[in-house]
Amino acid sequence: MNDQQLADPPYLKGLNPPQREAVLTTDGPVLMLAGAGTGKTAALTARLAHLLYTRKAWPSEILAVTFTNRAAREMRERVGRLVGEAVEGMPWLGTFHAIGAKMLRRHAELVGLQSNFTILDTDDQLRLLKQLILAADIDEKRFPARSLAGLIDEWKNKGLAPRDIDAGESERYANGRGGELYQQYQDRLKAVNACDFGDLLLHMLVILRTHRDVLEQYQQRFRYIMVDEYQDTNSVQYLWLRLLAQERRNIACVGDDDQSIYSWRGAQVENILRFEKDFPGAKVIRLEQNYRSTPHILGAAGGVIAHNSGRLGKTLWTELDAGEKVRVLGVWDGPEEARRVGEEIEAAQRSGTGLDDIAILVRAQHQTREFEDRFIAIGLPYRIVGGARFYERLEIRDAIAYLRVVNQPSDDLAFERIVNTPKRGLGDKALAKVHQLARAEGLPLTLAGARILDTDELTPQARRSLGRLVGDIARWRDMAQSLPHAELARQILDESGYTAMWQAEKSAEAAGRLENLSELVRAMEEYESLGAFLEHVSLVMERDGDARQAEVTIMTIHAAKGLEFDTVFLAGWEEGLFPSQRAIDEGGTKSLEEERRLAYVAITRARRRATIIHAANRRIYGQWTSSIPSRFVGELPAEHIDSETTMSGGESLWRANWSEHADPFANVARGTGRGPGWQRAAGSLGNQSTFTTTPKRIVETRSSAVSLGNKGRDDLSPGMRVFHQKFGYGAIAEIEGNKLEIEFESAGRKRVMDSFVTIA
DNA sequence: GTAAACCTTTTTTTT
DNA sequence: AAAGGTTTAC
Repeated sequence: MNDQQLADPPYLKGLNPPQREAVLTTDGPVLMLAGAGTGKTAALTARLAHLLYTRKAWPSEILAVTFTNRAAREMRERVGRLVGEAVEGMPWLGTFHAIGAKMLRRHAELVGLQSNFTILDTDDQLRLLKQLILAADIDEKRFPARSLAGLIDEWKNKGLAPRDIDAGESERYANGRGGELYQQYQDRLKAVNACDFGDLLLHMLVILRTHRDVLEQYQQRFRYIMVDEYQDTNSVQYLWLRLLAQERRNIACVGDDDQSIYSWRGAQVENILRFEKDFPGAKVIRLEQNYRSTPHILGAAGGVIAHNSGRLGKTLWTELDAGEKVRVLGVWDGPEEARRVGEEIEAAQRSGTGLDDIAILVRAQHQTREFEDRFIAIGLPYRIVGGARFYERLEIRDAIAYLRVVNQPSDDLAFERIVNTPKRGLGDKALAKVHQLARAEGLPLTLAGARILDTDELTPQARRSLGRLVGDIARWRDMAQSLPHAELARQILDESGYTAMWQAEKSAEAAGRLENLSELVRAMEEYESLGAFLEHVSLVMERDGDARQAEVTIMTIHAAKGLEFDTVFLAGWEEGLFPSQRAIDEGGTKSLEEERRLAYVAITRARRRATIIHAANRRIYGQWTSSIPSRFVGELPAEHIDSETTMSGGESLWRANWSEHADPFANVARGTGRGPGWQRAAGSLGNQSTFTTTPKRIVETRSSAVSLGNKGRDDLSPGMRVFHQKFGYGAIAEIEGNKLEIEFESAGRKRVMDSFVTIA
């Protein structure tokens, strides 16, 4: 490599001086304080390319940790563009959890696991904890499994193993039995050769701490360490990094204290604040030039975040033109919010904005529903990121449980899940017998199941049934040796009767489930082994979307971190929703400041246009509640915003709604919340003219909350043939207000809300 | 052992 | 409103 090439390698092109410095300062500790949109990923990527390009390290000698799978994927792609093939050989680029899993599989035996251990998801975790709680004779009503799970997770995030739990900590669950339950939980996990998410990090930390040779091996291997989103690392992750970086001290961390939004997961902003103490002589580089957003957007975001205290403080600036002000829009209720956003998206689309450049960001997952309903009605393509994920669906988890049982014989949780799915007449009674034997002999359930066949413990019918299942499992394990795993999965689903179970159910829902199952099998083909596939399922948990048509993205603000869009709608900025009620009630200033950072992250996702929306009425737990605009709305600097309201009475009507007692509709019995607009939409799917010719929005809006009562739609009458998403086709037998009694052709007689059917 | 009816709880955010 | 759990009826 000659000096000429070094002076101006391709990856430095377009980088500003601080970015360049970050790229070229390869040795020694580096802390990059990078505000939103300041080209941090570009710098990080270039730095990686630089290390490879200058041969300072082989691809396998760089540890690059990102916070999400998406960020890892993006970095891999971008580095690939800069250095080509070399990126293929980067085994240590990934999330903490993915890297933890990879390491742990190599050293599993050091913590009493086998290398093919199963990674449990939250659901398995909860089921296991419930069993333990029951066995410990603790009242699950008073001490829910969920809170124990949360506690254990918190401990693991802090790097605390069961033996590290003192009486004080233990006191936090079931009158001091927390530690004991934690220990039992870990013992059970070991027995079924499994670990949970927290273990991927905690087990590895224990190994690094107690096995010098292993630690040294990794200290040697990782010549360079890079960490993205450092402000979101928790204690275990921090301890991990400190151990691994101790020797060579070539660690570069990138973060922004203003974007720390994961303290509920144990993240400690302090990590970023004390970096210079941990690594004396660290070079601190600030990236402050923003390339993403217009001055108005930055000004609005900056105005909000300025209300927080104890910030490191950055001054973002940009060379872009002023652009549009941030719009603040007040609407009557949730449905109107969705309607307005839909209309504006259609308008933006007409003026040339691509749907891929538009996002709707919400505080909580449940808010996505309102938009989903609306967009289905108007036929607007959308994608919900994060929501009910593919791999979390019932049928997918069942199918995976079958695979797990085959892949890992001691996976008791998977066995329990499938033992009576489909129904085999193996209920609690029979399972209890198997459990009893398993516990007595210290066997996994599948083996105990095989053993119990030789006894008279079970009824003849149960014995026959269990015998078949146990035989099937053994046979599938044999087949696994020779058959490609996708084909194996197909056969298992068939032979187990699982596919047949859904085929027998004639609902529209069942058809979708079958479709999902075949998609699962298809997806499996891309993985080299069953094990690799299962690992992917537990860690990545995202549907790798095949590139589809352009779609609007709907997601939570958390999920949007690190992303950017041309046009962004920020929905539901109301007290109690954002900031969340919990943050207001429980967490004090700290929680509110985190919510405010969330607001900051939300606004800074926008490149050119941001619209903040707050609704005066919203249905919470099925109850209509009125609410006031978020305090964050009030914190937006006036010079950067334009306000607008669709309330006919303007300010005064707003005030009326703000005061609890002045709301004239506070106690009105309310129905489904779907106004005439929705009905029209349902009756004329895809007919856009219906919407462009709607009368005054205000009129429509108000009626949606006022005329709610129990008045049904007027386009239905008894005897009509209708279609229902879940129950299929049927004839209306009776109408009572907005409720219908329908004789369905396959599902029988059901009572449904009229808003859920369309005229067939 | 299963299915249907009834009751309760739930909503933060994710690897 | 919807999902989950529990009780009750077959």
